[in-house]
Amino acid sequence: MGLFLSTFMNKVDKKGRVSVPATFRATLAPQPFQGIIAYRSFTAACVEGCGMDFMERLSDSTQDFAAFSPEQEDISALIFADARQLSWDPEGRIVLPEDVMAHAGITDMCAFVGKGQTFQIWEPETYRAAEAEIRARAFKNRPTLPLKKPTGGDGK
Amino acid sequence: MGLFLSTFMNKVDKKGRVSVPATFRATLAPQPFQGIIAYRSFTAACVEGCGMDFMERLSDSTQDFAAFSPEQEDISALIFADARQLSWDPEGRIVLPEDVMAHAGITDMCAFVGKGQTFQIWEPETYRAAEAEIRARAFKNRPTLPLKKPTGGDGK
DNA sequence: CTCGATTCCATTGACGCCCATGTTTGCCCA
DNA sequence: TGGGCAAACATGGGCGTCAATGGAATCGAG
Repeated sequence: MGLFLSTFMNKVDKKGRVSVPATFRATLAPQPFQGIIAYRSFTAACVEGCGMDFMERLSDSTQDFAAFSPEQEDISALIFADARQLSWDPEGRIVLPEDVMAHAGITDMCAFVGKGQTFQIWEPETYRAAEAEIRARAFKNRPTLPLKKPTGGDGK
Repeated sequence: MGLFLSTFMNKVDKKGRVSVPATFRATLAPQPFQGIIAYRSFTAACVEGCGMDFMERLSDSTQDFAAFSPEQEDISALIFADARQLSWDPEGRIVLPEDVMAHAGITDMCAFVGKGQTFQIWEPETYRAAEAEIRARAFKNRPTLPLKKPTGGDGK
């Protein structure tokens, strides 16, 4: 499955349009909905982005009572309520809604930050600060990453 | 599965291009993405390199809520955000981004250092120093490697 | 008819592709 | 066993294509 990797800085024009990075579009290409799903993060000053498949997985998970606590149900409900479907134009640009830009403090530039299965959209300077903080903390604690074994069906 | 072994010194031309060692390319050949994933190490002045399969393993592992602590989530998020997909050209060369070269202090030469499942890219002189230090420490401590039994049904 | 939103077209600049060259390695044959 | 030939790899440079961006044109709703 395709992943969202790396960070891209793109310009927001005066119409509110911004190009979705070509590699992000490529990972979303197999999906029926040609665009992104965006909702305001409740933990950070940024916008969460993902594909429709992720929303469906979230929906499926909600059915799983054992795995989802009441708090998690609340959260997923908030996500569904706030999620917008932003389809891109023929050039691969989306239009960021007013309140979304306001929530992230985005004005004329924004950063698309890959998070693996999902991504985030930040105001560049805000992201720089947030990243520096995490990086400093990570450098101090030096956690190790427990990796799963490779999934059997490797190559083609 | 293929491993990254040995160390190779290659030249970086004025366009920032450098040949990925042929044996490394051979190791990655079975994968769909024809290139490497590179991200800046947070513990050393070097660049970490791996294949897309390694990123997918990381992504899979992240889904495992029980196994991942918040610190580990931070780390993996940083890796995803910093990871660059560097596909190689028909001659097997990649282009090293500016900030990546800066982080490792690379100018006109770089060393590809095999690490088994992954590899690293260093500025040659920096690596020489780091290696000498590790070698000295290993000589002093005389660590032993506990080996697993061969996994029975592996080979394709 | 006017305003807003979406699509179309043009520009620029980075990136990927092609070809050429030197050098090393491995192979074949005398 | 030595020489020479050929394939593979590392390297340089030029050119075409695509992505990002800006602005104009077109479509639709109020």
